[in-house]
Amino acid sequence: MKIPPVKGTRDFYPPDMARRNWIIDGWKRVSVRNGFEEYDGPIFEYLKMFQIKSGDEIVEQLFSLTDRGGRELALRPEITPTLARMVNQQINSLPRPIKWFSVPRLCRAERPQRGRLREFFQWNVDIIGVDDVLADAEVIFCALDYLREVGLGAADIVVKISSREMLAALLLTIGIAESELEDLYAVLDKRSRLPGDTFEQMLAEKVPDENKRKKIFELMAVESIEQISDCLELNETARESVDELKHLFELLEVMGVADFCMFDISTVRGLAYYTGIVYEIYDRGGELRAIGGGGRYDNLLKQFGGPAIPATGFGIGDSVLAILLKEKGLFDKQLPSRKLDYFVACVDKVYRQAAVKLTMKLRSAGFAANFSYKAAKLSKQLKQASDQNAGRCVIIGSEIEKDQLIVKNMASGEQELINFGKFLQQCQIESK
RNA sequence: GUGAAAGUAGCUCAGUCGGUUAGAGCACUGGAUUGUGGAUCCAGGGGUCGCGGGUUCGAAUCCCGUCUUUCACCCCA
Repeated sequence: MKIPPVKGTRDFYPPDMARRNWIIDGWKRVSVRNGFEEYDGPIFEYLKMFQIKSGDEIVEQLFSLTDRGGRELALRPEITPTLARMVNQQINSLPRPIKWFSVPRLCRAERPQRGRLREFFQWNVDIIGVDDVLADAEVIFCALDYLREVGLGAADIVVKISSREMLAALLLTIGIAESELEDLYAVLDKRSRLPGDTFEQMLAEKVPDENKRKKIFELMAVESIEQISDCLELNETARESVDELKHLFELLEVMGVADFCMFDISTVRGLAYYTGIVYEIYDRGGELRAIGGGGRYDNLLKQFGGPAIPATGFGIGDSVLAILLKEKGLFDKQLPSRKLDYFVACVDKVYRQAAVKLTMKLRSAGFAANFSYKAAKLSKQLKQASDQNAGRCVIIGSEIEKDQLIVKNMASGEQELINFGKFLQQCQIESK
């Protein structure tokens, strides 16, 4: 009986695994050089933990289970709550600022589509304990540092940046009630994805007052931060958050990533917990869903029972990123292909034990080495050596009686007859 | 969760007004080459045509259901 893989999951055959590792290793390397430390938590948590922040409708979108002790658990759909929990637990002993990253495996019970799976990896980078917008700039830089390193330029991707705090202040100025903000965000967030008249219709349902609606339209048509003050009179909160955004763009300029970034007032993010700067990373072609996104969430730790500590961070998933890298032709050519240092072949079965013995010696010295399981023809064994991407092939034949063997460079095809003891000596030296 | 399209070998696909034993290329295995790989040529293995049911003398082909994938919604933590 054949059992298929579960809907929305992926099998990672060795070539897929090489790609996955290449992506994840890059995430980790860039995190570390940007001064972040790695953490991780359990793959399941109390269901309750995910409800605190997002409400009951979220329960339908996560995989939940009841354990034998009757505990209501859920497979983690994100790691930010775990981060908040972990930080709160040791909040008094952690030196600040806290700069942490993680590459969790996450599960969401969504309907799978291109770039959206039920199980995936997500790179999360967060700074906790810094309210300066410099921290927001730094995490955005970190994301771009990676994307730029794998070959995605400002012509390929864009970071659309806005501020929720600013948008809230502006909408309140227009006369929208505070209680209506969340609903309205959801509509505004869709603006760029919907045809104009559909958007107008949806907006009309939320904002029946025509004057207010007109103001919102004007506001959403704004293309630069400067234009905002032409459109509306700014109160103090609005002015502060406008200044903060301007400052953010100055910092991104200083960091050398300004050409990747643009102001986009309709970027809101779906999550309720964002409090200030928010951003999403897209492919410039606009073909794919968001590669990642993030923002400031200054109230979250408090909601999880800790003190009020500011925080900011982003997440980038592996599936959309992989699609984009593949489309841009940036994927396979960057994968490391060489796998084996040595393949040990023998020309006759009488030398097989010698081949096995030498292979083990090479392995113990730290080399990746294989031998043939069959006393096949030498041509077959050399083919195996090529198939396994061996750098060199050691050939054991009748020369071994004179304490000699052949070492063949698989790339150049050159080979030399070498004294066995000398070869071993060379390997010991190389392995240091 | 709603609506739509697709599913034939490991991969990319051909084959359908219903008609013998379902094909190709690539990949894989073996041989040509008894001590030298990547090329070439030859041969071989591999399919209950996604799965289940129905119509029919006869189904990969038509009908229904189901699963999976993809697209549009929903959602996007």
